[in-house]
Amino acid sequence: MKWLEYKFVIIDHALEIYIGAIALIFTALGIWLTLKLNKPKLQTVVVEKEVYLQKPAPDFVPDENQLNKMGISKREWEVLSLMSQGLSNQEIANQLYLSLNTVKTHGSNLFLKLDVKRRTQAIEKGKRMGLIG
Amino acid sequence: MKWLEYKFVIIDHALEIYIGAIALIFTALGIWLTLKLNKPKLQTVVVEKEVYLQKPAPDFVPDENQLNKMGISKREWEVLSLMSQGLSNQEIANQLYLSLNTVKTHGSNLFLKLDVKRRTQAIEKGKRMGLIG
DNA sequence: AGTAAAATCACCCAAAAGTATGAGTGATAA
DNA sequence: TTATCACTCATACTTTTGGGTGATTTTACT
Repeated sequence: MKWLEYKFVIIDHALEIYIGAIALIFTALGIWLTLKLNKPKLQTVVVEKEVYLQKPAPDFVPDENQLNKMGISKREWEVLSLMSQGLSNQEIANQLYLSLNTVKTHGSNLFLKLDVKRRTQAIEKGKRMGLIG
Repeated sequence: MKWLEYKFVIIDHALEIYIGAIALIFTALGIWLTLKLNKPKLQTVVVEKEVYLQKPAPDFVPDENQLNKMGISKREWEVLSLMSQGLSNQEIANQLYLSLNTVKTHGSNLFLKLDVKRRTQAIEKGKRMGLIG
């Protein structure tokens, strides 16, 4: 007669069960409400990304003496400078509003004056001579 | 005798009020629970941190941490180093007793790891990161 | 005004650099 | 033993760079 006992339990505690059910239901309601209405919280996770900067030499001025001594013109210096920043000839042309051919010409003349064969050498030498930063 | 009426109201609707109170309480519980337990959504905010590097010491040693972080191998570093000295791929090959093709391979892999397109960019970035002197 | 240097650009050609793909070896870690 | 990785090298192809030459235009200076 287990089922009978069970029935009695239910009856005996009908109110408590009822209340419990209500509690459950409204707890759920609260949860649902909160989830629905509460704007998703943002947690900011700071991820430090290292940005490699040039040594504070923002106000770099080329060594005028050296430039004159080498007979390097303004345009040639500009090209050298952009070369040292890793730009291609085409990119330099775009930046200075020149044709690719003109940049090449400046480049060639530059290499002659610096007595180097390649742009990488020009960069290296230019830095050592204080022509570029 | 307002207070009496009020009392009657309370008594008359005691159960309903009781249930209502329970509903309120547990709704609040649900809200509280949810606020407590609901994990905040994640938002990653990338903050760029400026990292100033000092001028490479005369007795330059590559930054092992950086090399490891970038996954740059010994050979790749050697190639980068010689590139920065203005050597051509062929000259690098001769110097390291490698074939031109091998140097090119190292170069390409290096560019991938440094996320650059040209040797001049690799040199520039390598210097700023303290990989080369 | 005349001249020289600088700047611009073009065309052609060659060399160097870079990309893509595959592949073999040796050392080392799972 | 298998898997991974650095290293080596090759072939084929594309792009970039550099050399040589010549030309026109600007700019600066006597």
